[in-house]
Amino acid sequence: MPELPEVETVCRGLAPVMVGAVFDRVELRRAGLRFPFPRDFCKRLEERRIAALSRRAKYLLAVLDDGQTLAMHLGMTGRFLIDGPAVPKVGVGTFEHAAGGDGRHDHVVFAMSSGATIRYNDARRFGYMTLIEADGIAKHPLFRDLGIEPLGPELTAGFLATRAHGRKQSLKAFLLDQHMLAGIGNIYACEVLYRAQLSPLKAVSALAGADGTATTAARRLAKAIPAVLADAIAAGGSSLRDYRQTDGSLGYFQHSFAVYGREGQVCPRQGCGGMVTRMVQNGRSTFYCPQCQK
DNA sequence: AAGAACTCCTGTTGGC
DNA sequence: TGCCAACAGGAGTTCT
Repeated sequence: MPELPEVETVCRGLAPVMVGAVFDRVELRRAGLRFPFPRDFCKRLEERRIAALSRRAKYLLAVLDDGQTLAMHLGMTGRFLIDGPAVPKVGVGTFEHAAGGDGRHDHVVFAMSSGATIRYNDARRFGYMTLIEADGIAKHPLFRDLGIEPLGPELTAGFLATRAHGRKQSLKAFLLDQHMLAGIGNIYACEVLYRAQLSPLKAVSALAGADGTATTAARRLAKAIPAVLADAIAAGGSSLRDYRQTDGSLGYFQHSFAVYGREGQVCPRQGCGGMVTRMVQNGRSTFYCPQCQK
């Protein structure tokens, strides 16, 4: 489901038809998604030009020419479909006419001056969109308490050790806490722990020594997190079941998970010979190899 | 106050 | 073949 790498891929896919373009017309097909749309949502967007499109955690951020920011979250099943002529080829995938779907879950439609029509489709409606006034992001409730970017320079073994201090939760729960690191979801939490050869059940206290300094485990984790995410972005983002790239085509990473969704299969680590196991942690599936993840 | 449980939603899947 | 419960999980809210 869309986690940081998928959102990054969507961002790159939307940029060619959104950046520099004007919202000619915005249509809402329902009053809200997970949350109600802000008052005058369409009116505040129409005739505004998109100055920049970026990603923060799992959010897409479109900065408008009047300083407002359109923040979009894909939730579980959110996706953007691009219709229209002259959609350029960008990055991975071929951006073709996306006539897919019966339109039943198309909740928001952007008609752009670039000639593209962008539909936001979200069957489960866990996604949301909101408008934030100029310079309002830092203190906005959705962004105020977000953790650091896992691909940024702030992610170090020392950071992990510091944030682990005084906590009792498992490594899996720690990775999923958006107040620590922002952007990792259930799938990549599993993959990161596998790469780092750390058990999802291990307590976060293992990241810091008695003197509070980073341990070997913290260094392995700090290395595995950006490595796994960067690999996924390079592969064009993962796609499971209902997830599609912005062009409507499937992503490429869905078969390259080492442990996620591989219950009962042999651990892919050379010479391990263990079996991938599924368990439930905090109500979510965790896949790991008990043999090599300690 | 940390951390776990609950909740929203609907398409898909598996068991009988 | 059909029916239905279980499952998927991001993240805010509520509970312990």
